[in-house]
Amino acid sequence: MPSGRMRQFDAEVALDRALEVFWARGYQGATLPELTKAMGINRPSLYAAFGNKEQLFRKALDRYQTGPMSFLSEALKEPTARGAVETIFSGFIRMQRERKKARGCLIVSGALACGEEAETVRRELAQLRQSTVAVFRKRFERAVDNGDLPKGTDCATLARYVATVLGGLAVQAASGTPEKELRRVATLAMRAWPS
Amino acid sequence: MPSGRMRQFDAEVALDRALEVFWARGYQGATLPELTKAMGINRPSLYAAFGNKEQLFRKALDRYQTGPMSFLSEALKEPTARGAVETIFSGFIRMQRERKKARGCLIVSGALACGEEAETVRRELAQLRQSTVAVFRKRFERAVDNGDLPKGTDCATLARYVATVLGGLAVQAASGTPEKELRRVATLAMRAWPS
DNA sequence: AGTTTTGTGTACTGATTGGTACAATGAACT
DNA sequence: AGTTCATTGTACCAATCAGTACACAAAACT
Repeated sequence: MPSGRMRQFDAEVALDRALEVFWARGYQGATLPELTKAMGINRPSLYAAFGNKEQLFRKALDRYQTGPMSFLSEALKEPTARGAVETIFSGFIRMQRERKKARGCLIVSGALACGEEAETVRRELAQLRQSTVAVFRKRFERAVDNGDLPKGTDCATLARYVATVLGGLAVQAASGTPEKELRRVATLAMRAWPS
Repeated sequence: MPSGRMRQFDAEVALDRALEVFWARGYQGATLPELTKAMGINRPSLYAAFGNKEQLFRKALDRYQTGPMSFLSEALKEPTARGAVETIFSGFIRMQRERKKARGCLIVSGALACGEEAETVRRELAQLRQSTVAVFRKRFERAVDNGDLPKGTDCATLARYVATVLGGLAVQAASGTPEKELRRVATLAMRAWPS
């Protein structure tokens, strides 16, 4: 349909490469030379296809959520709240396995503390983390209604706790903690689960 | 004793200001103009007194550990391991109260993901986080010897779990989660404690 | 074949980065 | 008073940052 020269690269593959760079370097730490080199394209192609650095980051973030992090929304469909959380923890830990450099979580380490230039990205990621807590809470409230969780369960705090452990696992993974230890921590963390 | 013009500023006060900037911005996100403005000095004074940006960060990190984070080594002196961990959690949460912009933990958000230039700092902080886990583990092993913790307690995993919750609390605090919710999470996290 | 339209590659822009040269300042010493 | 010497402020440095102008290349149209 469109006339003119066609794109010489696969935009989705290039986006995956960009995601890998942002994941390892964070938003601010990822430079355009490193991005374009990893993506196998040059700068004008990047700007033509993705807008600018911030828009590229947002697209990589979307791809992160629908790709590597897709286990999360899947896990929430588990029949029990406890099973959902166990699947979330194990899914996150399993996600670390195949990665070599980009360990941790993009939503946590993408822009936790950064310069003024990246403030909007930082706020966006913080809000995303908060909205994840809200998603957990709703799932747990549904579980209370179903009798899956005890009546009187503090769903807000439980959701916040799960998000806290998840964030802590992200920090641990970024610190080089081996997968086996992460699994043990996740198991121990489940001991706080309401009975 | 030394002749020549004396320093026109208090180096400790200036270091506290620098710490505040690194805390809020991270190592890479803190720029020299922002640092010098906050410290109330100009660039050559900074370099004369502290070396360079990386050395300034290390000195700020030392001050962070002996200042705002001093509650940690104090808490480890608590008679029981459980009391120590409870004091660590509440101490960390209380530390967030007085801060407005620099929320979270410098050791977590100082350089979680960053550019090549900050790689040495990132590795240093990662190692510091790991050594904190080792400190916890030793404290718990001592508690097992004392009969304070049950025999057969997996001290390594328990230590890793405490560090994970602490890191998660740092992420939550950096995301703007209010103090009251952090306290509830810490209380819930203690339900995983071995009985 | 020739025109149009889009992507590509090189080379550039202004702004900002961390780091310094150098002259002026001022306190302690003889 | 005059000498000494570390600190101070201004102005600068090379390198790097994100972003772009422009000529060239190639695919779809008449």
